Amino acid sequence: MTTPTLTQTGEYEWRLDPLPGMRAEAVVFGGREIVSNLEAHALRQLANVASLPGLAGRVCALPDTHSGYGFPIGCVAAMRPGKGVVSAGGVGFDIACGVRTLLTNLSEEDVHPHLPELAELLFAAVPSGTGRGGGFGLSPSALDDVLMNGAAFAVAKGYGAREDLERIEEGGRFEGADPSVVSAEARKRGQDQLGTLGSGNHYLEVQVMDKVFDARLADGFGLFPGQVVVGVHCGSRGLGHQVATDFMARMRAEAPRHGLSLPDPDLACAPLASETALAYLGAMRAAANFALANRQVIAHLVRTVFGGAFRDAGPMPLLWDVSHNLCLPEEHRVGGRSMRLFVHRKGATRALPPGHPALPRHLSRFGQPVPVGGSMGTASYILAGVATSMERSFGSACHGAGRLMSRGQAKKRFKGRALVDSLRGQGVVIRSGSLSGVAEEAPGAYKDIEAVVAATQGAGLAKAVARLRPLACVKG
DNA sequence: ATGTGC
Repeated sequence: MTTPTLTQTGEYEWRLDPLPGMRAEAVVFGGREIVSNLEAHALRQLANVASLPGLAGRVCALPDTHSGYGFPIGCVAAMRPGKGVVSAGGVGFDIACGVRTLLTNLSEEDVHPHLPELAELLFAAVPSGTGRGGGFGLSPSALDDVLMNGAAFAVAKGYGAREDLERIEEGGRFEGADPSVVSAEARKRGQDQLGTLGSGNHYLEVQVMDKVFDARLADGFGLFPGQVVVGVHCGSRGLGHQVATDFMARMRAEAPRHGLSLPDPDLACAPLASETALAYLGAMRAAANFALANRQVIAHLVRTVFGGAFRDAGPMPLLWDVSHNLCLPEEHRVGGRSMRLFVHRKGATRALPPGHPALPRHLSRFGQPVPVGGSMGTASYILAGVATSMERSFGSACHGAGRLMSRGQAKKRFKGRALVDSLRGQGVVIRSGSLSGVAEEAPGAYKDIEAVVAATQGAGLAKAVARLRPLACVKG
């Protein structure tokens, strides 16, 4: 197989040299260091995405890109409604996996003496681990309510405040969810998982704001130096996983009937005009609402822990909640014309610029906050959307550090116990239910977040606002 | 990512 090659077109922008079958241009954003370490497989997958029918503009790989299922992770692909397709693998297994950041009134000195106990309290309050339920059990009709109403369901049940909803994409509720196309199996898996963290790279992290890059934006977002904040990274658990599994199989089985010959069966997709695409989008939005409700319930549990542990934690408002695995209809300008496109973002975060109509009024002057989760033990970032990202990446930015090696490789290379001890030496408390899980998430298994953010900013996809340093990380 | 997989 030919090794894909890149041609540099800007300081942080590279064009994939055309490979047979490609129908659209593919671009990679990244500095020299990131680009020289990219997996050939991820680039091959990017070329495969660029071979799909009905693409608008170019296909993008963000600086945190790496191999995924079908589509690489850290990928943006926009489809025209007429000829385009939707791909379940283009959204990924963890539908609407995402990050939210909660702001406290506390400073590092307030929490520092209590970090081990705090980590223990958070670990106890939020169920975590593979396959774990223990969230609140939902009756069939309550589950329908979750799937239709997302975070608004949780708020109506007393989990969090109404103000939270305007700090979540789409007001905390994705329109067009269709619970009737979510399989009984998916419902069964999700029934007991609302308010649970999961495993893998999902986490609850107590962080301190240790560096400001843009004082006006930081202030506008309610951030101050030395402030303690909490990051929550999780998704739609077994429910979303089952929706993805169900539709990947269905799309793969139906592909020949739709005249789709795919370079990789994992690219399984359906024409946007088909019944399968309609059903997938309805089920995907239902799973996305489950993810939003999940993060909302977890945020409530976190607030309860902080409220009990610290007198001055404050109401802990939400900075912003983003999903980084979705396919959503959005208006974009392509070739000088405005059109409605279905934008796949897999391991990619929407990053709306100042003045964008989808932003709530209080953020319109600043642009959308873009929480970027680092790997365990390394910094996270808050970025802000900028105008240039609309034409360059369909208004998208990186979602995290991005893996450098597979989970299997990481497990061979690193030992969980040694990592926990060494991070403790650096002042970071890790509380995890699984030491092998910690090894899979070793900081050394991920790219350098500083380089990823520098490339994201350098490429004009978002602007750095603040850096967050981890204090305590709770994982499944 | 995931009731984890050759």
